[in-house]
Amino acid sequence: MADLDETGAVPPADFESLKAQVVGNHVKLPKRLKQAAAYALENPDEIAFGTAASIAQAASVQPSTLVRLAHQFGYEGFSHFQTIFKERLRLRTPSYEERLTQIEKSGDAAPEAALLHGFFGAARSSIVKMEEAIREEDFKRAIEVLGAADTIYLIAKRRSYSLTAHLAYAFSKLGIRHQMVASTNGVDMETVQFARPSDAALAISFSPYAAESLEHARALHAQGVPLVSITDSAFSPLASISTLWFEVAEADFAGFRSLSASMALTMALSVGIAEYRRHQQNEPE
Amino acid sequence: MADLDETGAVPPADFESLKAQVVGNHVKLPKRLKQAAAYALENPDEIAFGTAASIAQAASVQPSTLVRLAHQFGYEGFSHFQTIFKERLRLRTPSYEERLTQIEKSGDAAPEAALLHGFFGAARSSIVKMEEAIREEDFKRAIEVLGAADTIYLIAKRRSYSLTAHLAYAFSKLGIRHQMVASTNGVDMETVQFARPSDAALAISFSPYAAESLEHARALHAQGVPLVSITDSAFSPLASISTLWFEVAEADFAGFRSLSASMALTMALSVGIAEYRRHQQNEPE
DNA sequence: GTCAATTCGGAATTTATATTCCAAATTTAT
DNA sequence: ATAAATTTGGAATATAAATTCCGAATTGAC
Repeated sequence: MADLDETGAVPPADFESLKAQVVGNHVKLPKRLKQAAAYALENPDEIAFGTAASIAQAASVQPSTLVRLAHQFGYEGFSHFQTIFKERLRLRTPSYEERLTQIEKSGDAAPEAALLHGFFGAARSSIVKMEEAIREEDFKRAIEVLGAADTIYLIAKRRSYSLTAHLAYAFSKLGIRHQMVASTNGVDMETVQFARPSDAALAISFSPYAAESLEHARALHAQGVPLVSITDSAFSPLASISTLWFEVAEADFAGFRSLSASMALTMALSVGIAEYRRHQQNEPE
Repeated sequence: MADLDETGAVPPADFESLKAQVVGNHVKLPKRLKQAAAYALENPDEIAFGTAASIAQAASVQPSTLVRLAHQFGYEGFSHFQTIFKERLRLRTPSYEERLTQIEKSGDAAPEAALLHGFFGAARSSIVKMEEAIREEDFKRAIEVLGAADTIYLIAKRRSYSLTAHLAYAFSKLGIRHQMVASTNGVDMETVQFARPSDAALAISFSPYAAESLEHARALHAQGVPLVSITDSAFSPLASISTLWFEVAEADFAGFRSLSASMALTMALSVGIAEYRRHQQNEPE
């Protein structure tokens, strides 16, 4: 009995509060437990990646001591304790699958809430991940390529269409000449024919890549039109024909991809292009 | 025999070389293996932290496929493959927050970078704020109102149009009957006339509220059609005529509003409605 | 110094996870 | 169109890891 639920209280939900509890409150711990706790706070990465056995050895304690330590703080076991350390590294909040199953387990009190937080979580993590992954040089070059264009052709179908719609709105506001390749009357291919190398194109396409988008992008490529793409993987057929491409790893939830990160990127691009042109006008080389 | 040591060569020792090998050499992989590889490159964190089973589910493949993928690259098994992804996270010590402040400090060196991080920051804060502000009951009620509707009318112009476009896409995918009120030929008012109290409407409008959106919303309200709105303040003319409304405080950057939070909300709503209907069918009261 | 309470180590057990294998399905070659 | 080769899904198995349990050691109280 002595080992279980020492505190009764809820366990710290993140690394920082765990650390605070150890450092601050001077929770009285016996020798080995203190030793293990000290090791954990000093080597959080080890806890995140190691196994109970490997960590135990590194900290010179027994695996069972680690389990006891976890219990001491109110966690269900070592594995539960360990997730706190994993979440710390994974910049996103608890993975959606885990969170979802947790909610499902904890008695479907509010399935709506799960949806809500699922989608917000996915959006948040997409944005954080993308901000980390994007290379500033790429962004700068994209602005140069698109900024120098006479007319910017916008290619997107289906899921990505709304992004293009938003881009078109921003472009209009910013006075950037553009042409959507998304008509409902099937004249897109003809529209594309008008493009010249002095123009540029921006294509957006995600995983089940819409066949038409590809066709249009290929046609433009064949005509020597510079192409900037936003897509979701190096396997995308867009990648190989693009002058430059951005990889957007949108998290999905319930099978629906967030578009939040792509939205932020397209907005940044459009304002970037406007800025670029403003500068070119003021200081024409 | 076929499964083992496909390449014979030594496996990539770190994430970058693995990625290079996949992207560059065009290693020809069969469908499922390619699918798994794409998932791995897009969600490296998941690989690092997940289990074969959880990753397999997220990537829509079998656990055995992951083992095969690992073999394909010359690794001993999935676990070996996984360590590459773990190492990648281990090496990348600086936390997200730290990195951001670094960027801010070394600021104004690249004005493009400022744009980029500005928009991403705005998106991020919008999402966090909204997730905090939203009331779960409201969300639930919105789903009930819209879920019970015969046809859902979607009203949005200008800035918000792209959101509606995305909603329309999602609704189509989910088999939810809807009608966009956004035609380019000026028959919107007539479209709205067809709405009945057994339908419902979803209106989205932000600060310089588009006059047409308001007209349409008022007409629907007058006809007794329940109205759910997404808008940006209690002073919005939409608020007073809505059955229910959400306040979305989108942060703006350089005068352009992020739509990330609204995007997340609309996606959550659409899937919520689909779920609601699925339940109603199974358990008709 | 003795006894009771607590803590600890380590083996035994349970649980989770990776891996293998085979039949079915798909693709490719003829 | 048919056969051979490859790929795949999923159950069965093997492996590894976490957890429990109990006797031994340590600590603290009197």
